[in-house]
Amino acid sequence: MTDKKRVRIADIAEAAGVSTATVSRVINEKDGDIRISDETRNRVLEAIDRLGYERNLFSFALRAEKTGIIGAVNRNPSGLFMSNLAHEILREAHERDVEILMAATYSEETSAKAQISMLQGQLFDGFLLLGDMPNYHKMIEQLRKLDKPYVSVFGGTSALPPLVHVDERKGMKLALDHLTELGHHKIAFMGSPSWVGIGERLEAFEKYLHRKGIPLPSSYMCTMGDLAYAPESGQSFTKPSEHLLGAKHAQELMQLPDPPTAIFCATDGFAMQAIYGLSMLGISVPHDVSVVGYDGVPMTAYYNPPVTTVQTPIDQIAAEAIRLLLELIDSPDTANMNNRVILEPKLIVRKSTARPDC
Amino acid sequence: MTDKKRVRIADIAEAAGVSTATVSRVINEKDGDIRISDETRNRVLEAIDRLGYERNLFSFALRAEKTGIIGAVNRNPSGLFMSNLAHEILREAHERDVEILMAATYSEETSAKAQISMLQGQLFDGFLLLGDMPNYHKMIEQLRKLDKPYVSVFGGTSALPPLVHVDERKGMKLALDHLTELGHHKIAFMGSPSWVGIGERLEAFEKYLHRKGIPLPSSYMCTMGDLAYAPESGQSFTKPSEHLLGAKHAQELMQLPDPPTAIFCATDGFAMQAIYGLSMLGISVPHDVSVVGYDGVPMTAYYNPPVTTVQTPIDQIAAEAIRLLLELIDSPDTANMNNRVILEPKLIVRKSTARPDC
DNA sequence: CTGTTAGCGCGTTCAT
DNA sequence: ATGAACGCGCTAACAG
Repeated sequence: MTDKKRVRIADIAEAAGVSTATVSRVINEKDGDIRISDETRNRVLEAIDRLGYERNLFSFALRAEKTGIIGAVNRNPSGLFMSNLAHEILREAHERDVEILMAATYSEETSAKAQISMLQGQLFDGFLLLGDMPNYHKMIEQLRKLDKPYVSVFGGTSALPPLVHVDERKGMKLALDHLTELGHHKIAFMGSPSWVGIGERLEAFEKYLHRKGIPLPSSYMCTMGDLAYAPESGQSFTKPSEHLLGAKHAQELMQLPDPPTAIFCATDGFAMQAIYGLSMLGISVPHDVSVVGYDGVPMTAYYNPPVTTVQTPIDQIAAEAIRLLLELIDSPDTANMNNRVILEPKLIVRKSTARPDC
Repeated sequence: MTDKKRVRIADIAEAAGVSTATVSRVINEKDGDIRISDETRNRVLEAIDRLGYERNLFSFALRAEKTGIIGAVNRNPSGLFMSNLAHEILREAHERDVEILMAATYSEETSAKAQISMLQGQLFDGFLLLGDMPNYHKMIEQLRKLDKPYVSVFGGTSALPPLVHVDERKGMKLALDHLTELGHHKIAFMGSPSWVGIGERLEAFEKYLHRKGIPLPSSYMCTMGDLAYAPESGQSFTKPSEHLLGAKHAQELMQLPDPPTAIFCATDGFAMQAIYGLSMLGISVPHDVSVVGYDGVPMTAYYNPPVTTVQTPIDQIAAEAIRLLLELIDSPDTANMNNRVILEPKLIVRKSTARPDC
């Protein structure tokens, strides 16, 4: 019903005794523009405040050919990592005073065309593509066809630029240097290579061990095939066998005739599951076995024991992604469409790792 | 950039040799309107198809004072249940051909005003409020002030109408009748009353047992205080002690001097965690103890053993919620703002429950 | 520094 | 059954 009519720019103009154009200028004043006298501006601002003016998005968008909104889309926002990333994006957007809408697609089947439906295509000035998405490449194709700026964030190995990512190999080197310096030579791997980034971690893991001449029995490799999604959470798995897998695998690992002295978990969630599973069997971390996680999710700091992990700089990722996208939106001509921002992870040594002999 | 100009209604008009008004009529033709000759309509439709016309959302919204989009918002879309609900809402919306945008707020602190920011207030013709939300009541206040239609879906006991919910007491009766008919008299409760709906389940649980004269030792009550969110997932917990809590509590329960013969879990996730935790100790379900879950998440059907659970009819919830909201949007005068649609859960007996003596 | 004017693309009278 | 003309609220171009 909306019976109270909205306040328009014309109402403000009348109240302040100026023209609509002046009001518009006051509202849209950029940093450098000082073309309005302080006195007029104040009168206008006072009127805006007093009458409670709010800009009409549609008139604005119709005229300005932009909405001022950017869309952050992800397939399924579950999971420790994605959830944190989403938070960080929102926080950063708030800080930079950009409007952002966090939209989940949830769809495995829906076509890319529907996902960036006409609606959303017009709605957003640009897209942040978060994590892996079912129709990623088709979406990119659509976005390019529409000339819509986008930035892929943590989109895995097959992501197309412009993108923001972390140096997974560097992260793996950090983790494995730490373990080998501690004296570990029997290191197991746990993670599902089908998840974003994990494939790279697995590959780097194998290469590292090979290069160092450290043997890697296949029984040490807990790669879990095609899990559905939400890796870190131990949830949303489609098959029963995938439930609490981390705990189970850790237990099996330690019941091997020649068990590892360290377990590298491709995800913090798995690391915590593993520690939990081991504690049930009375196996102590790090005394009996070292465990290292990956991602640097806040919770690892408070876990028992606190988990040694490779921290992905999600705050930087969020900041860079937004910066890049704004650049693409604001100056599409000079901006580099092939930009690849690769950020450095860092190792956080806590209490879940120790020398193998102590 | 956007160098290719979008095709406008005027382009279609020209191509079809008609006026823009006619094109507009063809596009917006309501069911009852048969004011266009078939021949003209076909010419117009052909042109629309050929030129690939897509309506400009902003011109439309500016003129029609509506967008045709409804917003489904939730605080944190994690968790088996919310994730399923979101899917179901999207599916139903697709079926009814309504545009819907799934938006996550993620914010614990953000003000309600910001959450329904000016932007979103204009963007959506109506809101679906999914699950519990941090600033629920402030949001409702805002929405009412804006005269924005909304429907609360699964918003817990404090939700305001119009709302769609399930009959929690009925569900509890179903579960507990089943257990008592099987011959159980030692029944434990597991769940965090701070989550949506769980408070009601807890209350109904206690009342039921009291009415039947079944004793309820406090050691049987695993109520877990203020967990963060994402109950069913075993994830996103803020405190380490909350990780995999279901498994731990089930184990403790069975190590009591006088252990229960059945465990009611307020959530399927907990039920599965419990079964898992028990299996680690060699305690068999349902042989040694019965476990019943709640929500009827698909995965329970494939768990080992398949879990007896109370199924929340999320498909009906989604359908009713959308129906109700559309009613509110389309005929705000006749629609009942105090509508409370309460749906019936149903019991699904599977393999996790049995007689206590077998 | 400020006002006037002309559309952005569409739905909708009022004509015919 | 169809077309011409107007205006939704706003910003940009051009005056002054």
